[in-house]
Amino acid sequence: MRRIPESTTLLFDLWALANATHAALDEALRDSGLTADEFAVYSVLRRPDGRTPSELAAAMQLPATTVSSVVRRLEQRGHVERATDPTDRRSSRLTLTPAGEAAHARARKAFRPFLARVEAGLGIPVDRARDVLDRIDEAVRAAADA
Amino acid sequence: MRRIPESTTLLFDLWALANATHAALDEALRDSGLTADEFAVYSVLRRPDGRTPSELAAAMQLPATTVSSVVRRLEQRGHVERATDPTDRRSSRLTLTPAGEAAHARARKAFRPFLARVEAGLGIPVDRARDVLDRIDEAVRAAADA
DNA sequence: CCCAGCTGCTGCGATCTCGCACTACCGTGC
DNA sequence: GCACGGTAGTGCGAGATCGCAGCAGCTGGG
Repeated sequence: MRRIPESTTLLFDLWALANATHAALDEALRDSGLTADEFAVYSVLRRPDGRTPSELAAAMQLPATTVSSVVRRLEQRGHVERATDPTDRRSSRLTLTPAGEAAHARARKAFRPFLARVEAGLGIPVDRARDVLDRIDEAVRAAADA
Repeated sequence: MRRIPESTTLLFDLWALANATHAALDEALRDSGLTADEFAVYSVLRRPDGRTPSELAAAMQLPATTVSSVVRRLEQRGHVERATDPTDRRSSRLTLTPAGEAAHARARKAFRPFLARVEAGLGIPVDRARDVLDRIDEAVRAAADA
């Protein structure tokens, strides 16, 4: 059984695919000590100046509450640091600690060959795939706003 | 902010898109009394002869344990019924009750206009989008097996 | 400059997820 | 026809999710 045969609509195809991808990512990262979710967080926070919790939530497309608890976990782990945002005292800027950087580097190393295999197996240019995801994203967003 | 600007890879684009889609689906179904996950389950079980728990798990791309607890929930709700599988006594066949059918019909009604808006907003044929999702699915599966 | 309403964030808690370990059953090899 | 490795399903429990409500701190209208 290759394809998801039961699905009625594009959207649930997408949803099932995401579940499968999530599991595959977790598996690929297994030895690195990070889950797929965490890897995503680290990737976002790695950028210059870090991010605020709400920026992080927007990037991950997850509720702020969820992100908040994830961040707490990563702080306890010593991988994320929190500096008060000079321009808004309600908020704060999150950045990776050196330990967090190291963990992300390790995970990237485990992740790279997996990603390469996926891209090689695609059979179409990555950008084309990304473009389609983009369009779906846009369409979903527009439909949700209506 | 339309696009997910932080993402490093196709796979995490996909992952974030799935989160957004999930939230949008839940929102679209809000008044129907079903969540997106549940709607997917009902859609699968609606087919003739129902499905076994493991077939359901395969369709949803979720661990069997998770599916098991979801099914228990839906049974308690009186929407799903369990008949012992005549050919394998370890297993069982799950089907929708009339109440479950009714709930699904209600949800479909709430869902249809949303789906229509998404498909209209796509800007490309649905089949083309589905095809790309297919290819990603295949590539991820192949990469995970390696 | 102040207050009304808004936004960023988090504590709490009900609910859900899913790995582990286990049972019941199947199928193959002998 | 029996042992035995494999598969279907689930109970349990640690941990994760995320809606609600609440608290700072921001911001704009008067």
